[in-house]
Amino acid sequence: MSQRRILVTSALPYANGHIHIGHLVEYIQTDIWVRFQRLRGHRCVYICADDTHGTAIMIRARQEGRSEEQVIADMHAAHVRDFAGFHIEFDNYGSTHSEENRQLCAEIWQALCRAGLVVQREVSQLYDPVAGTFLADRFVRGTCPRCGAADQFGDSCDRCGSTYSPSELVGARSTLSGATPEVRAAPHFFIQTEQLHDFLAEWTQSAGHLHEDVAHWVAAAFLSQPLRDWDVSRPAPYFGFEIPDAPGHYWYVWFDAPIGYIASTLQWCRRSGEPFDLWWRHPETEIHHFIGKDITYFHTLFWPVMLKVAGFNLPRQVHIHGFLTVGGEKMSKSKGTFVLASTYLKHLDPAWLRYYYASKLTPKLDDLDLNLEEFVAKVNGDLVGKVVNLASRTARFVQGGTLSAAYPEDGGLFSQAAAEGDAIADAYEACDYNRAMRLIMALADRANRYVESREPWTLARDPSRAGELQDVCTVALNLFRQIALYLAPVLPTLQKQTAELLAAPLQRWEEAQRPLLGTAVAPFKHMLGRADIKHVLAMIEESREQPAAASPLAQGYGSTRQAGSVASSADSFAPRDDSSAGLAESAAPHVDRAAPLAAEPLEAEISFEDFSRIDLRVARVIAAEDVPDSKKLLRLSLSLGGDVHRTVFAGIKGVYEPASLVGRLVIYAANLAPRQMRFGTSQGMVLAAGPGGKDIYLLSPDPGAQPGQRVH
RNA sequence: GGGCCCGUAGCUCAGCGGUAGAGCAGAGGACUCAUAAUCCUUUGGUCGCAGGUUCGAGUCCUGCCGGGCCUACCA
Repeated sequence: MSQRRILVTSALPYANGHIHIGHLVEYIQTDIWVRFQRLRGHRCVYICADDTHGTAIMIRARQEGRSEEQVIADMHAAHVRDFAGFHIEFDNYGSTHSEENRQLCAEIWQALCRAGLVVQREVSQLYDPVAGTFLADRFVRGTCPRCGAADQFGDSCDRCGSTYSPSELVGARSTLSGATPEVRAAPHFFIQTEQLHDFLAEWTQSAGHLHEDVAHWVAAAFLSQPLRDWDVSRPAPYFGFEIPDAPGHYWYVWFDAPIGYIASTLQWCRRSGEPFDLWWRHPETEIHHFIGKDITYFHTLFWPVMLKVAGFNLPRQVHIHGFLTVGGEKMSKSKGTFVLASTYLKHLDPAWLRYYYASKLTPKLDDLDLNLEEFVAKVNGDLVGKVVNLASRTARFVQGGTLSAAYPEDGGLFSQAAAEGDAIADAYEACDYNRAMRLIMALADRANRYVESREPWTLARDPSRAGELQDVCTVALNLFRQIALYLAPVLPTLQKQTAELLAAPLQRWEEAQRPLLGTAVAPFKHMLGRADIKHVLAMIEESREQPAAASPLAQGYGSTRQAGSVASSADSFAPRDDSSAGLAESAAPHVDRAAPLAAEPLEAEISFEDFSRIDLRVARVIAAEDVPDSKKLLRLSLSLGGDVHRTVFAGIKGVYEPASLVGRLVIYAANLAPRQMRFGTSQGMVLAAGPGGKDIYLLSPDPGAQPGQRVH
């Protein structure tokens, strides 16, 4: 096969946060692919950078009282350190806040202007007069204009799901300064991607550029209609690059971020004397982007337009992966599953995560689940039990000696495994690492079976059969070496260890085709430790974030206080509230878990007057029925005594049988504003405890309470 | 409201028109070289539900149910 020239990128991590195990799916996936390509003898360069611009960084710098440059420099160092810890090796790890990027942005901008794709229009946006900045939707909070839910973001309500513009929010305020935002108009620059509609239709649908699911989605979601103009500028103040000839206007962070791929390449070229045009303006160079599914449309619509217009190489392929879940759920800070890369490294071996992710990754967009028990089982069962064990159980018999000079009869095992090389390579090439790992583990199974059948431990007891023993170990170690080579993209450390053990380099895929003979066998050294669930759980514990410091109570949560955090002293764990303290002492046998409180920390203090505004009543359920079109709702009729009835919708379907509710007493929030729902109007709500889902527990008064009585 | 993806053994998944598969877990046995590793045997599924196309359907088509994601006067 002729040597390919390949440039690979991973998405640029944002400089506003640390690398976590969710990020690592992508960087490990990419790093494996890059290592695989090099092993195959191709020229392959891995480029990445920090994404540093935008409002969030600006705000953070203000809050921390330092410059944006200081913020991003610190984060850059942290990112580089975390990646290195997981054996992720870039040829260049740059920053979008670089001179190279500024120049390239200007160059591409100019090309877009020349092509007549840039237009200017007024955009009205909320403006914070105190902070002196325009506000992105997420920096505005207020009361939902539809359902009246308090403290909602500027773009949509997470209570009733309605969407609206930030200016519709009732009592809107800026989360930056608390000021009331005002509407201000400012000119913005837009790119008319519609002009390249035909090009995009062709490029996104031509075979190989995108996974077919993605191509499908892009076609249906975007290309079936005229493309909207893309807003690519922001008015000052903004942390980014000012647009040439447009003072006071900055490129939007998503404009300069992908250009960072090119800028970082340019840095690498300048440092290593590579001709830049060979990498970004050459028909034979393959550009491969690895991204998460959340940023698909930036990379499949806007980005190709920018490259096309400015005359750069288009991506050969955009590889898209799904999100990480842990235990089947989104990563959660309160559950401790939001694990930072640095925290992982304190407790566990990076090779384990590389292998686990590899074993789960496919070319599809499915989310990938990290199941902690499976993680331990896979690492121990596959890597330690099957692979490393192969060397561990045979190398000792020949250490200090050499492998046999001629390759012994092995029943065709070596040539079979050599022949598998192509299938394994195809799987790596297609990013079907799951399949690759499966094929490799099957080889390990076969090799262990061989060892089992030849019983080297029996041969070792009989000095007259030393030659036979050497032969058996020669076969086993050669099979092991093939496996280590096939696993090398995933486990670079094992690759090095194997080269040392057998005193022969292990750097090219073809080395799996010829057995190694006559070389010295070094004393066997431990290659990979076993994973222990205790250490995994310790990592989870350390990752479990204390709830925001809402109260002394919340701060005292459990024993999971993070080192270095401003933890309260241990004595604050005891409730200070008089009444509950008394109860707690008399009920000493109860040991209640800390998790529920941690999951929903205490709210800010309110006055008695605030509390008394909520009119809670005892009510009797007089009818309950299923709402057929709804997933969660039951329709309840409540009696407040006499002939006062109310209808409420309660999200307890599947938790309570409607029939079982009729007749019972509940606690009812009576003066809550009515809420219009798809199935009718809900007049208030019934009170229940629990986080939701199936964990819902209706409140009841003690016997004797009468419907209509107020709860004080 | 619309769109996309997914729903195969307890778990993670492969198979995508021709007699239901793998790994792990479970059960029984063997071995003792090895990081309580390995090997053999074995239990286990009306392939979400209902129709249709076909000589034949996890595999193609339609509808429905369930899960996830995306997007909302629009695909």
